[in-house]
Amino acid sequence: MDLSPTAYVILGMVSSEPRSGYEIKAAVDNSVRIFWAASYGQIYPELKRLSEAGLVEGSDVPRGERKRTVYAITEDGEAELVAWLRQPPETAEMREEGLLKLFFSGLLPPEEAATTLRSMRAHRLELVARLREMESEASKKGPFSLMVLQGGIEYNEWFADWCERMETRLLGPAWPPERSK
Amino acid sequence: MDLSPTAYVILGMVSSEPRSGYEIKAAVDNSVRIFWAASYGQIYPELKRLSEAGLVEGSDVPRGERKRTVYAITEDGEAELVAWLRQPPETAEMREEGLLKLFFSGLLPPEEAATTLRSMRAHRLELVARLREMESEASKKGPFSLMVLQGGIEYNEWFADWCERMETRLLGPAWPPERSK
DNA sequence: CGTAACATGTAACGCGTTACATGATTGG
DNA sequence: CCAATCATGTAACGCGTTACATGTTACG
Repeated sequence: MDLSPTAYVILGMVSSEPRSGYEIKAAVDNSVRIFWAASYGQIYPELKRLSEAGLVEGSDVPRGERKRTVYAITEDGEAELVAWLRQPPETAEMREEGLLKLFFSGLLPPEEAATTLRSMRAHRLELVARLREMESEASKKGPFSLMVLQGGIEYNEWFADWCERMETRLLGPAWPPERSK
Repeated sequence: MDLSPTAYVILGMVSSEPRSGYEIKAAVDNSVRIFWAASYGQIYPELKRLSEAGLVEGSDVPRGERKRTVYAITEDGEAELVAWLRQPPETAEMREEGLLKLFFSGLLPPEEAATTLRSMRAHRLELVARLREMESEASKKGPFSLMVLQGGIEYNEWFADWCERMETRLLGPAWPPERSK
């Protein structure tokens, strides 16, 4: 059975406790979103598919008058999830418009290329701040949750630092460097 | 005028010298691909659109009997490209299946979670090796080309190192850590 | 002589986002 | 009472990949 990666996110999110579509989205948003996002447009249809495939099971658990369906993982679902966890990861991609701009920045004076680096740095620092706020929450959820979050923090700090170093280089007297044959 | 980011990649790639669709693809593949890919399925139709919009201009430059159209950037195209370069970058995303697996690795014994980290590390190290081979080429193309490539190398090295550290932590005696209330 | 590289394109498909629609409940 | 949050869904759209189709040329 071949599921989309997003299906596994959902499976993972309901593996610890039953959750509604809405709650799955919220859980994704404050944990894995930095390296794997999911929108309602994916979650609800996927939940239906997973339910038909018998990997999750929905039950009506209204809160007051407001109807609400929470999904729990089934045994088949957990087997599927664990099998996926054991496979070596495949997808690993990145889209960084800032680096793209930097790459073509020979068309601009160095000060303007430096502006791009400053934007990138500011963006990364904001992210770090937001992630730091989530740290205590994550530590309650378990060691892997915290590990991954701290990885995200470290990564963004590294990136911010790199931007700073490149900016310094760009504005220093040795720029642009001579190209040696 | 609002173009897709990929349109700007193309514009950037023909800004220094006229190139065919095939050459654009090749240029992307050995420079920005690590953080921004492009396939023929995008390049050729986009080239047609850019041509109709007057941002690039194609001319037939056959090599022998083999027909070949190279595209050069126009003044409008360059203005458009430079205007884009001056805007702060927007898109910055990442999809890391490995981190996703790690996040859910509470369902596995620590040794198996460590396997995921080892795969991730191996993948990053391979990438570093491939990027290092491109270094001398990139230095000929200009300082920004080299800067961005070295950034990619440093990033992947950081990532590989992080994986190693996390693996050590995972296999150490202090795992799983107690969660303090 | 065969295969890798050069060269151009398109159609189908998959995945994901955005925007929209609808309505209940909670808290200030 | 109003806004935010809870809750569920869908339709349209955009972007990008994969696979296919076709043919040439250089090189070993």
